[in-house]
Amino acid sequence: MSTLPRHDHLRADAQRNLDLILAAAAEIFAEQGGEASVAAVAERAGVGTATIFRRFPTKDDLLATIIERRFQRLAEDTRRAAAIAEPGEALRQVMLISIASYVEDRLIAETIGTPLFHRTGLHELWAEVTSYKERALHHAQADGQVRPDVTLADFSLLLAAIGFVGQRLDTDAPDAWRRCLDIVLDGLRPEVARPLFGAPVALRHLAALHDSDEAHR
Amino acid sequence: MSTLPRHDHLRADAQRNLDLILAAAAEIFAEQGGEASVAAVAERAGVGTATIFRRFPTKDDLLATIIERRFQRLAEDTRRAAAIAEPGEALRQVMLISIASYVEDRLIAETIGTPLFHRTGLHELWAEVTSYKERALHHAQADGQVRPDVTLADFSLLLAAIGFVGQRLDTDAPDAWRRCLDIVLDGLRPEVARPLFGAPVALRHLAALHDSDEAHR
Amino acid sequence: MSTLPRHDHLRADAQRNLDLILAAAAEIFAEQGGEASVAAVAERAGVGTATIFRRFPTKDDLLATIIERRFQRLAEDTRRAAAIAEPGEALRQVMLISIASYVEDRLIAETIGTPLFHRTGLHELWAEVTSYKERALHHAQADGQVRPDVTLADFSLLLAAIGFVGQRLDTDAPDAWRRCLDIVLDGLRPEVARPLFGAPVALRHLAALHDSDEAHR
Amino acid sequence: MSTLPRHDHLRADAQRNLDLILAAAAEIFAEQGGEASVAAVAERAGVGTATIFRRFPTKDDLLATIIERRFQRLAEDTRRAAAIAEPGEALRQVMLISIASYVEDRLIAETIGTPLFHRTGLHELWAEVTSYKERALHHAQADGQVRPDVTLADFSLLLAAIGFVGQRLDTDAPDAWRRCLDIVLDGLRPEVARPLFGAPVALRHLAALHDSDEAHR
DNA sequence: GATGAATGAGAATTCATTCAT
DNA sequence: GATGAATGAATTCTCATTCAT
Repeated sequence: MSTLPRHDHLRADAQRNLDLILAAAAEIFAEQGGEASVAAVAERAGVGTATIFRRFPTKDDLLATIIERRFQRLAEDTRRAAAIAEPGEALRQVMLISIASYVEDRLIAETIGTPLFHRTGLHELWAEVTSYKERALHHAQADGQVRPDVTLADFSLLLAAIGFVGQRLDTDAPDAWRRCLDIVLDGLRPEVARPLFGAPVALRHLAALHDSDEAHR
Repeated sequence: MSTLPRHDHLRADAQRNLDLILAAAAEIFAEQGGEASVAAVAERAGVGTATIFRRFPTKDDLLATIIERRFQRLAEDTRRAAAIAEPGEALRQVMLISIASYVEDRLIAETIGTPLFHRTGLHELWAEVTSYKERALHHAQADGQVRPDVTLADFSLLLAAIGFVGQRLDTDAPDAWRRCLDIVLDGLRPEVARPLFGAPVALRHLAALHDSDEAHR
Repeated sequence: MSTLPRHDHLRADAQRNLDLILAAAAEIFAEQGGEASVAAVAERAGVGTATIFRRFPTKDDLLATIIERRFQRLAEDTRRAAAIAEPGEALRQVMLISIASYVEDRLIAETIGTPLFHRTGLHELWAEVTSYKERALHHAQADGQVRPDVTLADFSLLLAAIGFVGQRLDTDAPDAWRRCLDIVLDGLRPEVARPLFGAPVALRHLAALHDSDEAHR
Repeated sequence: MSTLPRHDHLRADAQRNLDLILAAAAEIFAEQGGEASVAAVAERAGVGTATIFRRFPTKDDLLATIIERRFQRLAEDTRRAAAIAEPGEALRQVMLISIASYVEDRLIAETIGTPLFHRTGLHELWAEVTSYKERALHHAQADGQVRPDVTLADFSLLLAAIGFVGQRLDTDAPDAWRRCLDIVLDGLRPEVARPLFGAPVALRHLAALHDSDEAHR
């Protein structure tokens, strides 16, 4: 499942360089998105570009690795949130974590659904994340805190929606999205439910949700 | 107000080519966003790149023209929707039109707030659009159909949010966002209103909403 | 000798256009030099570029024609000055006219000696101009007003030298070159003559004097 | 003061390439002036254009570096010449060096006074050169070898004038300008001085002397 | 005959990727 | 193993020249 290079005995300095690269890449891509240049990553890591390409034959390989690590953290965080006993609180935490992942990291929003996303094992991690969301949603619905006609797809879409605008406003109005979230939360309550448009959307379509902003080379 | 080149009597073939260019550019930029190459536009239009640069001295000029035309249509559509007598219906139509503009055109979401946006007359057209949104929102609030604590900024953010995910899903699940809209509409109803997070956001921050994904030209 | 297109019966409007083109080209090239674009000439003339290329198959042909006409005027002016009876005054006038031709027209200084210069009949006109200079110089020498060791080549070089700096300073210090001229005039007087460096230079080398500033396409 | 990239330990091959680039650029720009293409420099250096852009982010950076090195040499040479004890000989040497700098390098004549000139430290170096010229001129005047009505501006102009024609004739009649210089030197002698035209020119106008032939970058 | 339009070649620059030390 | 260096492909833009109306 992992694309991380695992030369089992990486020399100590090599391992240190790899760590530097991963840290730098995570920062740069989170800040600037996937169009950031490899040179920028190299500079922040304090290594040469060739060192990066030794570990990651392709820029996309580097991107995939970064994303994968991010997803692992996201999966773990989401799992923990979904395990909260009180269904409403679990739901709320899951939502906050999901939205925050978009807000804090441009790469996440850009990558899911791209060729990159499908070429690596990312969608399996994504499926895992989704399963935790599902659990939280269903518990809340079973508990009567969320209207039953809302599907997992609807739920995920709403999170992405709020995450996207949150990301765009992160520097100028960092908390603006929280008011949107509150409105959406009110809209999820069963007391007000009016019938929803059309038929439920298949979850598999949601991969496209995160198509990169540009054609992927 | 228009940046469109208006050599009042453009030769028939030239006018045809200009139309081809505008159509191709609108399509390409709508699909791929503003980073699409001029060459891509030229190819789809069936002309050489130099032909485009004859009409539009700069790529930004082309982008500005495309955007401006799109905004004019948007402003007109929104005006008409906001003029509908029944406040709830007016609001619904305004929302649909606004979201659709994001869904159908990547360039719109990318451009607002960028230097391009400020260099041309775009922000005036945008202010016009915003004023129609405001009218629709306030009428609906005065009529008791929308909770009073929702501001124009909240409202605009929600539209952008739904628009963003709608755009991403446009090819794979074209109507998926409509269910999100319904949920949000329910969240806007006064009878469910729970207090919103923090203080209202100033509208001017929303410019950043649409900041381009790359370093601003 | 002339490269001017001589369709013997040019329609009245065509002749008018040709005149407009010649006038505009003379202005533009005098101001901006030979790198000025054909489009710039067309615009100032109020005609289309194709109209220019109908008369002048090549930009170089246009340049040659402009230069030729300028040289004709220069030849006539120099002839008249050289005909002045008093040798010192004749010399002075010839010098002023020669220098002024450089100062007022960037094209002149740029063109002589280039492939362009040799491809057309320009060097014959130039020879004519030179012959008038020669007459003025020799008269002044015969009259004892100019040292006898100064050759026609030396004399021409000095004029070009002062002309070049005059041109560069034309806008910022329009008369600065006149002080240089006075110093040179003093240097030409016989009473101060000390022996000159090396052997006299062959006149034919002076064509190179005016090599264009850029490689000629 | 230097714009030369000084990665203190440039790898041997890189240093060799950098030297090749600098040498090629100095040659090409000296021969063809600043409009020469980077590709032409790259070809002569035997490297790709991108290699040049790695060291010099901008063509102007390359130009500035080349010019600066040339100016440093010029300043040193002029300083040395101005330090010669015998005032007449010092003056003569200063003049020869100044003129030779124009003759050998088109870039020098083109650059002074342009934005490039002001953006880099060039004008300070130029001011230094000018101060040496001034010293040589004033010594010669104090010693009675040069007429007192000649200003530093006049002097500089004469050098530029001879330098310009010398440059044009460099290949065809390499020493022709020396005879001009001798005539000018005679014109500078006090014994023959007749009053000069108009008022002295301010030195600052002379910047324009060297304005590039094309629209300033 | 005249014109605006179209184009192809070239220029500066950037960047992922490969190579030599 | 690591690195800085080299490069080729792509991008925006310009301009002399040819073409279609």
